[in-house]
Amino acid sequence: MTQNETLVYQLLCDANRPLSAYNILDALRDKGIRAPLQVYRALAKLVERGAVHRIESVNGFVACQLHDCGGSEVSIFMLCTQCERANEFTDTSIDSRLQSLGNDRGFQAAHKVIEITGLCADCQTAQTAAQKH
Amino acid sequence: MTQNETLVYQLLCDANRPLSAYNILDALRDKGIRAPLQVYRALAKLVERGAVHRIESVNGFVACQLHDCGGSEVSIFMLCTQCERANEFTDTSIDSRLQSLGNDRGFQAAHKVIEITGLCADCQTAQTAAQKH
DNA sequence: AACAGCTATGTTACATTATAACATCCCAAA
DNA sequence: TTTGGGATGTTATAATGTAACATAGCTGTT
Repeated sequence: MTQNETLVYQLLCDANRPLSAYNILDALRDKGIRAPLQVYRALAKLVERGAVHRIESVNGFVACQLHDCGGSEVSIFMLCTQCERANEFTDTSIDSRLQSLGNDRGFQAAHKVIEITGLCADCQTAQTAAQKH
Repeated sequence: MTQNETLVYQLLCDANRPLSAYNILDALRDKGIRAPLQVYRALAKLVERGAVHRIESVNGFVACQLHDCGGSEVSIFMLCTQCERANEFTDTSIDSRLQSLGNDRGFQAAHKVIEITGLCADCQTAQTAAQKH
């Protein structure tokens, strides 16, 4: 990993939630990162290698929480709008069903995005607790 | 439907592929649409009502191809990177599997995104045909 | 060592996507 | 008729993402 990639990857690992490219830029200014492209280039490499995932729903990036997704499974993200945490899963049943949906139509899939937005369990209880007051 | 919503919706129906807000803006300048907000506001209403879907992977918007998605199913989009067409499907099996993934973790889902990017059947054959020359 | 080629880097400028803030208009209900 | 809410319009600006070009550094070959 190059210098810039390491900086970006470490930051994402520590964050445990998706960060935007400009979040990253701001956080790393004093480490020598000065321009958006430095961030975007590092992210491109990290994403290509499966160490980082792009979260389309929030235009953000998050460190892979699994086995550094060399695996060919599709990642499923649950994104809490409250605490902003992103949890990553895989599911073979969804995987294979998507696969056959594509096959049926002769569609050659290159990339799959599955993102679920909502409230995580913690934030739901926090919210209902708050409502009692 | 208001004037602006009608303009935007008609355009999207004719386009049969996702358009960006600025594509729409440009296409409707001579119909009295002059500013991004006019487009974004119309889109917000159309999306809210299920007549239009936002495609996260391409930052675009496409007219619903089903029953004007009042239904609670999740839409699955197959997006061809070549011809840019977006095809919309639903699948009860994926639906219910996603549902239970959420339930298992107490996650309260508000919105679900499933987008598959790749090459549609037509564009694959076009491509392999071109390679022979 | 000198060279060639490749990758990483840095920098400026710019393109694209999205929203804030504020003023106005229009129509339906009291 | 007035008044309150939604739709509209306008300007400015924020947030996200790339193009184009110059430089530096490393590696293998001669």
